[in-house]
Amino acid sequence: MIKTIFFGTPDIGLKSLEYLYNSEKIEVCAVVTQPDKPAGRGHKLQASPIKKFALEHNIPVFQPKSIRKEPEIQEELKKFEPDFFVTFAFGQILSQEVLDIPKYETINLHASLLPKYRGANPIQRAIINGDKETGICTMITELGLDCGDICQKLVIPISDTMNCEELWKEIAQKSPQMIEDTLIGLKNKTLIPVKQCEDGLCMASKLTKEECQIDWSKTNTQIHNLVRGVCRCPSAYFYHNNKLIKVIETKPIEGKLPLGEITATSKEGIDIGCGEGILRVLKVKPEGKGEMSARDWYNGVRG
RNA sequence: CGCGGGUUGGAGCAGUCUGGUAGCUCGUCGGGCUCAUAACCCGAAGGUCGUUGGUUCAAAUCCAGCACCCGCAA
Repeated sequence: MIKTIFFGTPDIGLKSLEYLYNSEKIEVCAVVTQPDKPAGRGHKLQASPIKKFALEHNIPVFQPKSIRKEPEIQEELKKFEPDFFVTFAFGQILSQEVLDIPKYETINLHASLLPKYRGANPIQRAIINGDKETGICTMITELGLDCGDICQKLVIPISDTMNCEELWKEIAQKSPQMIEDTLIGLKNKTLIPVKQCEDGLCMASKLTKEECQIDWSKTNTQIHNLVRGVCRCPSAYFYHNNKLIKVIETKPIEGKLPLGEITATSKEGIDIGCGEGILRVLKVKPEGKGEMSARDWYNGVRG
């Protein structure tokens, strides 16, 4: 059995935790996740998905505000005598003291083809930039941001219609096996990590709300990529009569229409003129409302 | 006790402030026109206005409670 401690917070890592937990070769001794935070409407305190899973399966949970600054928790983790730490979207920066705890290494899973898109939002960035492929990597965690040696790499193609939700799901689903393989490979020394080449190095900066507002002077493809890249989290949007309208699904089509002007010329959706081409909006979510077809929404506003 | 919007025929909305005939854009069904259409014309069906109680001669509309949905912020 390989003794591991899992560091993670959002649900993208949930399948991986579950897989490792059920694996016969891996033992998950403990879980480290972000503290419960007031979230959602009404500011109710909420546990992370990772914490919920751990509680349901009686895995010890630690919730440091900052693991670097809490030697007490570091001491607790040492007591498990872990072979590896596994981090997957944990949300805190580790320190050398923490990295020194496990007998072998700390490994991290990053959702891009490193060294491309180191940093915060690699999945969304790949789609926003119109990439045809992205992937996942396991790597040795070092102090710098996603700069450690690569253990394993898997390429995932991105289709023209794929949105970040679908890609997110696929990544969540393909990660567990890779993490297990990496742990076993490292332990048996059959897997030798390789240094990241510096070619194509780039950072994935955090998504801001401003860049999610649709600028109709861009090309229809650029806007389409933005829409599917940030679909439902946090979603691309525009304003109509001072109301925020989130755009959920679009399709670029040929043609020419006045910039930003809405026309209803198809049953499929509403067409809006862009700097180049037309963007057919299929599905929207207006402020205060649920998701609906663009036609339905337009029927309401022009009525 | 974070701030705010919403619930009205099958869909999306207006009407609520200022109480008094159920409206708009669609969809559906029937008929017509057109080589044709995302078109146009004629007609029809379809609503206990979220729920409970209160005020009133009279409530979708005013007041109070409850349920459910959602946006912002974090």
